[in-house]
Amino acid sequence: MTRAPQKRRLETRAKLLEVAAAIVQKQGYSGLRVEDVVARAGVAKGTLFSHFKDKDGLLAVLIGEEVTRLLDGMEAGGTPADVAALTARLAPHLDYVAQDRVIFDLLLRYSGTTAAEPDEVVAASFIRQVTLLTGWLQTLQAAGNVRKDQPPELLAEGIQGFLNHVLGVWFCAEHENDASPAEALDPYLRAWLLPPA
Amino acid sequence: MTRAPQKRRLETRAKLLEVAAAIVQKQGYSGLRVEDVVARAGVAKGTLFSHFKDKDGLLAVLIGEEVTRLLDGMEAGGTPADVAALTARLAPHLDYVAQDRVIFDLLLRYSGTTAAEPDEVVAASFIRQVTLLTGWLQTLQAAGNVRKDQPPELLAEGIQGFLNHVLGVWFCAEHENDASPAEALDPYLRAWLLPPA
DNA sequence: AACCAAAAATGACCGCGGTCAATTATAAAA
DNA sequence: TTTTATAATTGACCGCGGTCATTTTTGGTT
Repeated sequence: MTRAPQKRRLETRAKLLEVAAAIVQKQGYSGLRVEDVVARAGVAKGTLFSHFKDKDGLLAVLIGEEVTRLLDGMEAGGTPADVAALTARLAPHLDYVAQDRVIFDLLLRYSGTTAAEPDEVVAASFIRQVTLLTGWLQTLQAAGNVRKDQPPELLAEGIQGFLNHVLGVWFCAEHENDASPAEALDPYLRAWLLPPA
Repeated sequence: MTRAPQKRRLETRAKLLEVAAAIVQKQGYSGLRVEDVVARAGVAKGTLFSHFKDKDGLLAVLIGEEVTRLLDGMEAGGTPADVAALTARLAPHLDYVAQDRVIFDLLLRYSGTTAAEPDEVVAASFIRQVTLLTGWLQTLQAAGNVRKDQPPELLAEGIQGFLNHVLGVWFCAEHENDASPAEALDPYLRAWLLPPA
């Protein structure tokens, strides 16, 4: 039986997250260094690793919070009316991830989590995203705006696949005058979701 | 104007690759450590980094060679007769990548390379794979075994997306009694490629 | 054979993530 | 209040990838 954490511990954890968030704000996720975090939090290095499994564990909390926020936004407008609207609804998430490869790598590492460890913020987000998409697709299928020959779960996971594909390509290119990830996503989702003409 | 490399340099490079391949053979890609390579090659650490940009650069050569071999195998049998045969043809590649996350990560980092830097082994492999798939899909479209409402290039890149998706999920799970990546791929490719019934 | 400029190789050094035996703070029991 | 078990924190230390000023080797030139 594990005991409840003491007050001091909660404060330390909060301080670490606060400092880390500030650093990310200023220097981006890839600019985050553990030594900076502990220095600015006034804490020893070992302390950070007693609170988070590793650097990724810390990042996962920060990124998980952000993704949760984005999901709130996605969910807010109710079910999109058609595939184009659905694609548009995914754009903020895509833009967020596209801003830093670190986010992409971390999310990918959790992207297959199917309802296993719900204590993990990022894992929870993924389950929520798939659930949300599945619900939408069901509605769109009923309305005849999405193909009905495949279960909505498969379609939802396929969408996640395309999201990652588009982002992977995005991070390979130098994107000087490239299409945004959201634009690149469009043809895939049309081909994947639209009912045969 | 860059000069031709001297004999000694070619020998050193070959030795490094030979030793690295042997270590990978015994300990897997994730067991490869730069210090081991240079020690067993009888060479200083800096030498390795004058031959390869970084550790990934070395791995990219090894993995690129293997992928090239796999592509040869894929190509050997000619165009597959239908979607099921196509899926089966992808299985060796899938099995290879599934064996070690390091391979997956490295390939993903190059997965969007569209005909840019052809000097890179891995990049070349990707272009070749897409080209190969595109050709097959064209033939299959003509035979009426694959949907015709989308250009073969899009379908080919979509397949790569699904490959990565399935592998991403694979590396998240603990796969005790899990479906193999190849099995997981099947429903996606059927939904993606088959013409409407 | 002696010389020299470019090529190749060297290894001490650094940055940074992560570990763990030792130390200190906390809160409940005596 | 003193004692005590354990939660929390500490920081010296390690592993390993990567750098770069310096040294050695090479192959052509005189």
